[in-house]
Amino acid sequence: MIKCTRCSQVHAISKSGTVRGKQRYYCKDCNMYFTLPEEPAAEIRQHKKHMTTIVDIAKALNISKSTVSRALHEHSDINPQTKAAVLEMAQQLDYQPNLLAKSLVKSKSNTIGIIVPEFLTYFFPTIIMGAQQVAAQAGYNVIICQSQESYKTEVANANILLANRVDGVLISMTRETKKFDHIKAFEKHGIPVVFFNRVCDEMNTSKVLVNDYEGALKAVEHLIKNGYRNIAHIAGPPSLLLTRNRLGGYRDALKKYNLPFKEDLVVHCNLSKKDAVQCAEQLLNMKNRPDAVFCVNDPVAIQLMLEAKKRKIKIPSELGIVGFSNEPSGEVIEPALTTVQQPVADIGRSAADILLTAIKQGEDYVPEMKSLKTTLIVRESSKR
Amino acid sequence: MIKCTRCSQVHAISKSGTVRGKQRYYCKDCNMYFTLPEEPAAEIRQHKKHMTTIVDIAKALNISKSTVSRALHEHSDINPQTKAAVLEMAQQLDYQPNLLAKSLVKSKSNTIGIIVPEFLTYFFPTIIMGAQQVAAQAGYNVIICQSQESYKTEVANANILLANRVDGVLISMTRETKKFDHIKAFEKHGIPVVFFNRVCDEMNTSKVLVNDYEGALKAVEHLIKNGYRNIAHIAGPPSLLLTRNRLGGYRDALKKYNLPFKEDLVVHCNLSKKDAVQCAEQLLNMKNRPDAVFCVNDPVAIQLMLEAKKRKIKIPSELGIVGFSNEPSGEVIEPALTTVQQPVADIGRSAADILLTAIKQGEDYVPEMKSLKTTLIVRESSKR
DNA sequence: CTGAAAGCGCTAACAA
DNA sequence: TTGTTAGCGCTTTCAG
Repeated sequence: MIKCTRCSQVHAISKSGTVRGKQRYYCKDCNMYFTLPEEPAAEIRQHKKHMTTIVDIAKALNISKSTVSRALHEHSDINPQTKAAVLEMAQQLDYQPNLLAKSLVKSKSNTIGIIVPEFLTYFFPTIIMGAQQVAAQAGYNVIICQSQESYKTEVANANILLANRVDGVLISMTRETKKFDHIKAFEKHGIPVVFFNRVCDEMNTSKVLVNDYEGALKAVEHLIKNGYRNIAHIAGPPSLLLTRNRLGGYRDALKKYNLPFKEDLVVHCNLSKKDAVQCAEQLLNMKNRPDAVFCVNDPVAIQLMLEAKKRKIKIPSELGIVGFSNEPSGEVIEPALTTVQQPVADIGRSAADILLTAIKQGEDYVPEMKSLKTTLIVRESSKR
Repeated sequence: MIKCTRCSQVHAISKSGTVRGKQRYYCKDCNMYFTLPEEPAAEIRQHKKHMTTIVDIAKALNISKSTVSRALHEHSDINPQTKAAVLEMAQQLDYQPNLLAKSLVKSKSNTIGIIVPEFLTYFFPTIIMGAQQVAAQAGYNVIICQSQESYKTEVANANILLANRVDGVLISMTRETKKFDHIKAFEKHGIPVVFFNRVCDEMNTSKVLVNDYEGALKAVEHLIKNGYRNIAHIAGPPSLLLTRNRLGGYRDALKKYNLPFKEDLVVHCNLSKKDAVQCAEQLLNMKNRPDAVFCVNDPVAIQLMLEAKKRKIKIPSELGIVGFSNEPSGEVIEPALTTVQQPVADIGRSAADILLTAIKQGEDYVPEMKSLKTTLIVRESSKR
């Protein structure tokens, strides 16, 4: 029963060709050609959105959904014929398992969360990449959160991960994190946590870091061997373990060569660019200006170098500089930056490896601490 | 009633000290010491892991779970007293909503997926960061996938996102992607897709890119105005739209100033470091060596510069270089690299904005194309 | 204003 | 080997 779209009558309608594949009609009363409105399409649309479920497959094959479920996995108790039929029908109907449902029933999301302070230097993305590779290989997704170096955001991130029922968490803390309840919450619910890079002393969880102490020791030793004697250190924020370790390496290198440790040659930097410039200025303005600086990381070292260049201080002859972490910029700057290389992607891979083991082993897992080796890369900025 | 773990008798058991904090027993019959198996611990474990649900809250308050659900949201039909009580109890029991369950019932995961070719230059992480900020603000999580420039991986990524029922997808394709069924699959299920940077011509979806043509035009024009006349172009892979657009800008700039377009001054680079070096060599080895090169991006430009330095070619006097994308390294290299800046974070933000609108509007959404402006940053590498 | 009940898509005993 | 059933935690009609 076709109604005219204008007069709603049915008596004066006749077919009149097709337009864009659709039947066209003609109403003699209104003298109007029309095609049917799109309402049916709405259903098609819904249909369009519908993703096939195991029930769809079951119905199509006239079997139960459990059988379908079994066929879709490597379950032994399944007739190979049935299995083949299911697999084919799944293909035909373009079946995509609903991982949300699966996660719900299994209480396992196959997702791990990563919280990093930021995203812009090459450091954290590389770690994430490493972690992601390992995770993907094991069938895990990764949800990434940035705390933006804000404690509050970090707490929010943790809640999001919790609400998403991640199976495990990789985290590098903000420089201002001093309370850890939000992280302990994971443990409380049996969700393993692995710290990397910026770890938490007071928690008994797995940790992955590089041998900051040794790296710093080697770096400063290198400077000493190159004849520098008045060596300063731009350190990181005191709250971070890596700061203390690198500082320790610096101090012990001096001690090893019987050089005095001078308080005023150590300045702490919060790692922001602005603060890095300030620290650089502070050191370069000293009456007894240091003849070399070991920097907590490359971005800081680069700021220092730029600042020194501005003042026409010759590098490396008047000022030796060593950084930490081997960022790409350090390679192209002139003079090229001597730096302590960390196996960045390895940090991510190791952390993810440990986390996956922790997830697998559940309660039986014993936290471990992994310390990765650093390598001194000697370039121009420290040779004299 | 303690049973021996071997003979299951109870009559011959006596306590016998403790081991690792647990009571130890002795069975005279078996002459065996034992501690109780771990079963009770299993319960404790479950208890530990158990996350409180709305049912827990309902039971504690002796109301129905529907009421709890209503109280937890801004539902009008709810007694403020009840609501307060629920909220307090939720707090007390440390309730964390299970987003998996919610997603399942709402058929909405509040998650968007991002597929990027790689993760290492500062470019994609920055975009992701921008997108993530926008998404987070709207309550969306982000699942990130790397295709590693591999078509096969990209397809796998797409399936993962589909299986995770993401509400929308942001994608920048691999340089080898030529079929798009895996992306069309999203559309088929009503999941909006927004391309960015490396977009797909043949799909009618939203796209965010920068004005590559104009950026390239300005770059080459700048070189011409600085007196360079034999200007080459290291282009990207022909499959990418951005390659064609930047090439178009290059060509039209030449035309505008009546300079000849010479085929052999255009070399295509697949964007890998190795290939970049090769392209650089090819150009620098020409008998009629170009006096300037416009490069498809900064990493390529930097490889070219390093290669030129090796040969003691003076930059910018003997060779002008302009890059594209303003990577950090370009700022510190000497001479500093002239480049076309793209509003990278904006790309991510815009793409996410568009995607969220598309998600919100559903069927009514009309795909749009956004082209962001580029800025020429003039530094030392192109001034003569 | 509140409760009961159905159902999102899936897995996993338990029967048959 | 397969089907039946219950339930993961939540939202959402539909009745009170």
